[in-house]
Amino acid sequence: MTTVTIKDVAAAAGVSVGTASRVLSGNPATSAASRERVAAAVERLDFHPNAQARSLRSARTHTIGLLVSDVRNPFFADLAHSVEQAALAHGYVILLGNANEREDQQDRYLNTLISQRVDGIIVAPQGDGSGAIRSLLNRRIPTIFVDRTVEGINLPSVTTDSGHGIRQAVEHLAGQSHTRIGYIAGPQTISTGRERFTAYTKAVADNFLSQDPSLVYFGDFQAASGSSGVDALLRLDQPPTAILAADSPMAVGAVAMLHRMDVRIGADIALVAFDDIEWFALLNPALSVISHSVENMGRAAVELLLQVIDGGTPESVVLPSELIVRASSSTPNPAGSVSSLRKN
Amino acid sequence: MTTVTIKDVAAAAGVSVGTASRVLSGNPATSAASRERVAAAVERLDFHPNAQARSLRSARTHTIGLLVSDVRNPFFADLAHSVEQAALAHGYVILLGNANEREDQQDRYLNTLISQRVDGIIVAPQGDGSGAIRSLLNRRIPTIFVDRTVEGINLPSVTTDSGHGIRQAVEHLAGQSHTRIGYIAGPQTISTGRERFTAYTKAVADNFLSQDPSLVYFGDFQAASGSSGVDALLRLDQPPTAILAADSPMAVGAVAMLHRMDVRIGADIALVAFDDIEWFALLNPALSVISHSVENMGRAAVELLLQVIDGGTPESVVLPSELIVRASSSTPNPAGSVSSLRKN
DNA sequence: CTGAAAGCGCTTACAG
DNA sequence: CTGAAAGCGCTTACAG
Repeated sequence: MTTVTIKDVAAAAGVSVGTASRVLSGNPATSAASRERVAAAVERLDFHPNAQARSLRSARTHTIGLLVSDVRNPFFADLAHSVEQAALAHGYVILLGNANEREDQQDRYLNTLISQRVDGIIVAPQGDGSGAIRSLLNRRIPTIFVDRTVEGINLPSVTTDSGHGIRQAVEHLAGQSHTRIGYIAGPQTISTGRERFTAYTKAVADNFLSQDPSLVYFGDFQAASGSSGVDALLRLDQPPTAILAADSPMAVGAVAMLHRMDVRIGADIALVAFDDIEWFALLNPALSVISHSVENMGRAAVELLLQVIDGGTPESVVLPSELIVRASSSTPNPAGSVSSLRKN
Repeated sequence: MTTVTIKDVAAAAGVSVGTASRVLSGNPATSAASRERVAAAVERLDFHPNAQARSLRSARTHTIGLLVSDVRNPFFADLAHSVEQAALAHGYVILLGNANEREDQQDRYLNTLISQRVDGIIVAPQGDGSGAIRSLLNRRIPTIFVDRTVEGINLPSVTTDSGHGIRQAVEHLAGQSHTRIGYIAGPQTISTGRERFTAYTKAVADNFLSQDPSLVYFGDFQAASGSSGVDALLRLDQPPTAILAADSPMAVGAVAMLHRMDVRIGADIALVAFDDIEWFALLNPALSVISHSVENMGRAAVELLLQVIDGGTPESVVLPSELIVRASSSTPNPAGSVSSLRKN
């Protein structure tokens, strides 16, 4: 690697290192002549300032750490994209880490991000806050939670009011005369898992639907558990006539398993997914979803974090969720469909 | 932000900064006593070494830049994931940049990555190599291309032999008595766009199928152009009976438009997509695809880059592609289906 | 407006 | 095995 430093630039421009530095950082205390000569030297030498050295002095890296739970989950891929775009607009670069829904990988990345001296961190957290998240708090590193929160840790956050969408979904299904709504829940160690499950439980009770506990299958927010969930629910003596999946990967797993079992979505069983993934609308029948704006979530997260970095103490943001009804749940529950479901 | 430095650790441990540093970096020239006391101090003070300062001295950041073309394209999300996992296994962290299929954003990120002094860069390139990619070469920064290459720039690369899969797809469709195969091409400014188009052209000729140039629609690898492509192809006086899309986002757009036009995939028209995205198998009918292993691509990319970083000059890797036939293309072309396609 | 110099937090020969 | 010191590439008061 050939290395061009500010010293080379200064020499080529015939000015001191200090002057070169001032020109580079846009300090007004520079003459037009110096500005010109330094600019020319930068151009000619193809100089790229060393960000490490720069931030070592100025304590700002213009770098934001983003820790998502699972990059391959389209929701988080979209979130990464929107956070990145918002950050870019403010002159920040994103360092992306992927926890893979595992606390140990989260801790590893968090420690790396601390060592990289990012100016702040946006995290969709795993676990109970006993690990590296403690270090973030101890060091008072500007941090905000996105999508999820950790109980007992008081940081600004951008989350979705998922309860509203879940309630709408249950009411919608009740309106189609479904009385046994299966629920593929997220892990109860994660705030969104808990919140959505609580909303389901309450909505089912409020609508006088079956509260049979075997209608709930606890998954882990990943695709495979959506498949197992469908399998378990459809083996019940009284299987549900509708299923609600608490996130999109589990919905994908559910769809795959229903196909494998030859159960027709929208006819034999109704299906609703949390998270609005582009191609859910392209399935045949199209999938009803509980939608929330990942665009707004990313933008709000960056804005909140920048406020914290600037020493502010912003209020948390809660974004709405909304049911979008499509064909997968718009056929009323046909009488007798329950017993006609084949079990293999 | 509270800051703990190696000086604090040294003081707390009662050793010099040099000794503390040696313990931290695993230098064997340390006594068991020092190791213990330093470790205890690190623990007690929750010390995280400043990666900036460290790399300023040692010229290694243990950081790899990854520039993908479009994070929201599941192919690149999967690639990011596999590169990340492979890098993690070698003690490297990934700095992810997203070009959004735009050369100016690519240049911006590339300059940032250079300034961050990443140890190497893995890039799925945009453009003709006139921009920031030049700086990479000038500075001899270890760089490899992944998925795509740039003509005239001789860097190690990991690519897919997409020709093989395309040929298989065309032969497969020819075997179903399709004679007019529409092709939604990628941009001819991108190597994969060119390679796949060339393979289509040759396969069509070799199989004595229609070489009508209006059967080719030039898209931009993004979803919207897949929709326009379907629209344009189906408006032809003699529309194709099968369509091949050169990447997955365009295939998504194609599926969406076919739904909108009420053209039944697998019955009215056959459809095959390049890239094997998990949920393509979940569509109804399931989508035939040309599959290539993003897992292997990511791993090979990291391995190649590490060799370059270590001063080696590795051979480029070309991975295979393979047709996977599913329901979207397995009904033979029904006689007369051409004219029965409605045009709106 | 400019130059000389200190210092950010580390690592690493150099002596001992 | 250890300490003192130089230096990585910048920025930023401090004089002038």
